[in-house]
Amino acid sequence: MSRNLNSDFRFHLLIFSFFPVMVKNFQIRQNNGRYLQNNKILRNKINNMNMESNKSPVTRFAPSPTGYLHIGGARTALFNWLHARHCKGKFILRIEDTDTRRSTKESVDAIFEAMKWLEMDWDEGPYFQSKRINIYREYIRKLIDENKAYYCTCTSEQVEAMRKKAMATGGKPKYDGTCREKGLGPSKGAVVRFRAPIAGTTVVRDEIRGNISFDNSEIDDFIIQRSDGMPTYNLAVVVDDLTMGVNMIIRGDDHISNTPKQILLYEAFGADMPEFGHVPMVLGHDKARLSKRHGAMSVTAYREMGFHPDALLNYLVRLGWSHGDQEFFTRNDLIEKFDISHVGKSAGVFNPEKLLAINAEHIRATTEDELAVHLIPFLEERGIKAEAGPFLNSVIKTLKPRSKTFIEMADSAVFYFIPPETYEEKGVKKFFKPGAADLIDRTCAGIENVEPFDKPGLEDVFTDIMEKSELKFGKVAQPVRLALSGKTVSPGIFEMIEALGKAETVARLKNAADFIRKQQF
RNA sequence: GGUCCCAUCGUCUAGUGGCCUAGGACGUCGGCCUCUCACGCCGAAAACACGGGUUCGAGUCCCGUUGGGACCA
Repeated sequence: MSRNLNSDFRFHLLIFSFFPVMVKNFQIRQNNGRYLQNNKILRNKINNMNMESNKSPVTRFAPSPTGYLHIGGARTALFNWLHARHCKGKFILRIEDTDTRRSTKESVDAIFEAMKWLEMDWDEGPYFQSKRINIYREYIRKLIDENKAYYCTCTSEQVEAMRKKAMATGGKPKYDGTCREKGLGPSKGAVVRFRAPIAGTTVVRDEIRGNISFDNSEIDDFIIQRSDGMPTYNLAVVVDDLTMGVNMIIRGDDHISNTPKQILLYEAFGADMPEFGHVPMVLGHDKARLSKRHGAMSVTAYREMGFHPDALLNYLVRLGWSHGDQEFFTRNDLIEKFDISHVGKSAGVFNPEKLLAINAEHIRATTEDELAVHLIPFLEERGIKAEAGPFLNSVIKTLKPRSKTFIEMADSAVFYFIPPETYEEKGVKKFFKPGAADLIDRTCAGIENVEPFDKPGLEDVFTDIMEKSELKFGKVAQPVRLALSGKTVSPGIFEMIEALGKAETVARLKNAADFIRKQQF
């Protein structure tokens, strides 16, 4: 997979700032001397200064390839991507495939495909954890050598027993440190545990939530290398992020409780601490965490349902982030305006109806040329080989305000390409009455003589017929609508006739008149 | 069970101590426009979870309660 999916969106440049690094010595005190740690404005200001003055952010999206890229994952990716693009930093893609039993190549491909469709391009990677095992070993080795980690031969049964015992006596269910001071060497079936501090607190500095502190007594000597020699999740992410220079970790808030362990590892490695931003989860309609049973969850399913990728992005970003009252954002708007300090803290319910509304809005705001690109595959599914060009554009123009998805648009477009062979039954009853044939004939004759073939000219034809027949517009228009589209619902008469063109309009009207005459007797 | 997180209309949200009689959007309901359906426009119902503090003043800050969620097993 090539590095950049779409160079259009890579107009960002690296900016080297020349601001002196005064932030570190920036004393913030209230008059009474208390630190203003909870003052959001100042905090953001300082963060912005940090961002501008010493480092451009490096973010990453690190999915596990155990299934399709789902909505929640896409949103996490989006926040990371936007943060990097907004700050002119770097966005890395990493595939966390150390769980070899559950990881599949199909899933990896599905992730790439979804990212590509959403046009979230990455600057580095994709990296695969499965190819980095030696790096993890090296880092684990380092910890052991420095006595910051140790081998442990306790079996999982023994550990389970410890937990039960601790719970029974009201203690914390954690590893009791049996092997902590044994100085064991490597052996078959041994795991490696991190020597966690016994006292003190570990504070997670979170860009979204402020400081979150954990009592170190809650953290046990967690495993960093399994008995099969594979690194655990916490070890692998930390090693990856620090070796890849990731300095801004944006991920779901389900990772908060793992974070203190990771911070301890950063400290043990003597590495620079990244910044964290834990974004709230996406919930289903029942307010439970989003899962398969909530319906279509994979990103590509939304492509198949006829959504515009920008609309999905727009919807997803608004689920948790805001920019005042603005609801509609183009891709460039998002890059320009995204600001992590306006990401909210509370989980949001995924609402398909609102997504639909946003999609309709994006369709209305998109040019015909671009809509054509999206629409063509859906027309093909309906057996229509449409080519981009003036005809398709004029078809799309009539359908734009009345389509919420490309599926709807394609369905409504079919009649433009395939003349009606039958007419909607209830319409026939209502509009194809005796006399309608003559009316259609007259309309047809009028249309044949329209020059130039445009809306004012067509209006004149209808006005003329209305006057001579003393019929209201609707009485003339409805039979014509049915004749041209085969349906009782369609775009406006004039726009439809213009899109169809004179010859096709005339042919369809003649067919309809024949049909009416035949069915009368 | 323990730890942690969260809390404004049904849903997404605005809200950075006074601009709040709480604003916008989706959805719902009513109306206008009108050649059908849409689009568009106008209007309505609809929320600060509860209880204490701090403050001249609290949706906003603090504490507690309740409710929801996540993680660890």
